[in-house]
Amino acid sequence: MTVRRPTISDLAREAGVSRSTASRALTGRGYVATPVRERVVAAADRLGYVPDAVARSLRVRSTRAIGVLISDLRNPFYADVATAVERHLRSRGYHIIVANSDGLDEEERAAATVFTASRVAGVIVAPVSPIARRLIDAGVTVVEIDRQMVAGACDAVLLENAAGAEAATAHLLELGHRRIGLLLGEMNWTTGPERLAGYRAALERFGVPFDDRLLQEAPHAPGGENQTSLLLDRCSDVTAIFATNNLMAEEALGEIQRRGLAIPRDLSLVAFDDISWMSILTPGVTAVAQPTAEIGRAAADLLLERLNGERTGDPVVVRLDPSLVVRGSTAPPPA
Amino acid sequence: MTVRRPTISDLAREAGVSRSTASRALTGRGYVATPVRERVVAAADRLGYVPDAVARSLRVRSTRAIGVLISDLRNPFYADVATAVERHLRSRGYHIIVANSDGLDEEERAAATVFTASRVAGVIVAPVSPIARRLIDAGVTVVEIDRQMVAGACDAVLLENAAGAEAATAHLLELGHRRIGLLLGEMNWTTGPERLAGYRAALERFGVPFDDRLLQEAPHAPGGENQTSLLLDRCSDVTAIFATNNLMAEEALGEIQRRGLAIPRDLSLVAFDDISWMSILTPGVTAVAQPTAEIGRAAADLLLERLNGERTGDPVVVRLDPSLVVRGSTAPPPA
DNA sequence: CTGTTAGCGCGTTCAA
DNA sequence: TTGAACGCGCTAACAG
Repeated sequence: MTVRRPTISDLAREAGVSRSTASRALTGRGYVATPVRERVVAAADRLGYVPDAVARSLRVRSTRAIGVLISDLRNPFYADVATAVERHLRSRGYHIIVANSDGLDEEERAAATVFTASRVAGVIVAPVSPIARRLIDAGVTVVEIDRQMVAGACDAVLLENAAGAEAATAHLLELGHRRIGLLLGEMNWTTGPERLAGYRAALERFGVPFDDRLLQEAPHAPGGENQTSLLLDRCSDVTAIFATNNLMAEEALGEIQRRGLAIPRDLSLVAFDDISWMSILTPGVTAVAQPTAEIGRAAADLLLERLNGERTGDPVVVRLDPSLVVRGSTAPPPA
Repeated sequence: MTVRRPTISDLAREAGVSRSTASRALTGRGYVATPVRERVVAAADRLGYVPDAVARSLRVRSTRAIGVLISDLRNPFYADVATAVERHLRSRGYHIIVANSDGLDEEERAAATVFTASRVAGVIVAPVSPIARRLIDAGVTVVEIDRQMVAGACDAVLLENAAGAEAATAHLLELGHRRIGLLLGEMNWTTGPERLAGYRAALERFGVPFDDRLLQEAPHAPGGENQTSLLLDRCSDVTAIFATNNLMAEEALGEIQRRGLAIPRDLSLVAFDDISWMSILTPGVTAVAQPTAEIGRAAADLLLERLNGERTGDPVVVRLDPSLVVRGSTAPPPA
């Protein structure tokens, strides 16, 4: 059951050298005669010796672990980003400790404590609170993704939310829509306003007045009513809906079906996040696609640059461009 | 930048006690006078002291980390399971190191090395190779989920695959289908045969002969052709398709649309895995729902029981029941 | 009940 | 080029 794993002492004995020589041979730091090195390496895989990362970390005072704190791992958008982060970090010799905050402040704090206790080298977080501040104060390098809660305090990878929302809205306006309902999500504390700004910018560009009755924000009371339903009840003249994330798009579709409305005949729909099911539906859902793999990669790169000291100084914000994928869910409004 | 984190020596000095007393006060092991304990605790959060998990692990010779090795984290089924695992383990004081194998043996081996080096307390794996064997040999406690590649060597949490497939097939047979195409996936090395067995069992129960031309297995050549297409080309009399995982269901839907076929009028469809989009589609997709949260919880429980020594001896296999969710994608075959 | 001592496994001085 | 000695931060024996 409890196997005693070989230590570097065992290895040294097996190779007939001292522990420090064995260490140098494997880490590649310091002088070691070539034949000696080969002898040590041979002994290592004969024994199946794997250096104890715990002891090594204690000695070196740093780990190869990166904390990844996600607000909703079940959401395909974040699952994609997290997967990209893992892949990229792994290729650079790091592993990730994943925590799901479920959008809760207290879970973020708990995760942050685990991260600092584990002495992670850095953290990548899709935050719902200014948790990065705590981490930074504890000496941890942080990169925020998707949302920015401590602007100016750490690097961040964000989407050009306004541009994406403007493109989506303009697309609807070009088709002739003038009454476009906007579904704003719950956790969109920074993305929400930006996407709203893009929506307004498009309206302005087309000379269409902004009507805040078309704006459906998340109900503050939890256990929430269906937002799409609230919107449609309030504004019966809506001809298109812009859902600012994939969860709201899902909800909107459900409500539209329940009401027996047809897309795009009765109502057009545009979504943020190009999730796989959006291309499966008939008609497909027109969507603002986020470059999830690039987001993950960029976040990992930003973090590693800091850790390696390749970049110091002021925080950097990388803004990635979304792209509008037009499908069948958008068409001219009913006459 | 580099903040020197307070150590237990700092804490001891601040509280005016020895290091070991401070340790006992925080860990709660061994005697400590109540007023002393309070003094230490007060000093701890005055200093923002967080015990160094690395040093602690080295001393205690065990960590609170669990390795979670998933074959495809982007697949909603696994994302759901992983999230459940994380939630459950976190509540018990563990954190998870996540690795995505992408279905590749070599990635599994790499992850296993990272896990053993990190001295994880245990591993939960959705395997594509007998990687559990290596881990067990290295003294790591392992639980296999979804698939079993080293049966008898470690605990496992599996689905009643045959029962699920039989229910789905029987549902189609009851509707009158007699020519039911079966799409078998790639990585279904253990789930595939079981699901096939369920399919055959249902046929037998209804007195319908088995025709292996209706069986479409994953093409061995990678870069593969569309399996649904191959099936439909080969058997033009197919009236229903049973896709044995959500990815194949997605592929099937795409092909069905490309061919201009209507569901369920021309073709019925049943899927394994009840992913969120299946209830969004019109018609909704009839699906065999897996209890993802229970799978994750059960795996975590099995692992923790072993780690805590609450259970020893022969490996246990937990078999969870799927449920058939009937939606609009299944109907009697065309006359 | 508390403090002193020892050592987990490793990498890194510093002499030889 | 190698080995001996030290200590990373912590907890478990053991005395007191």
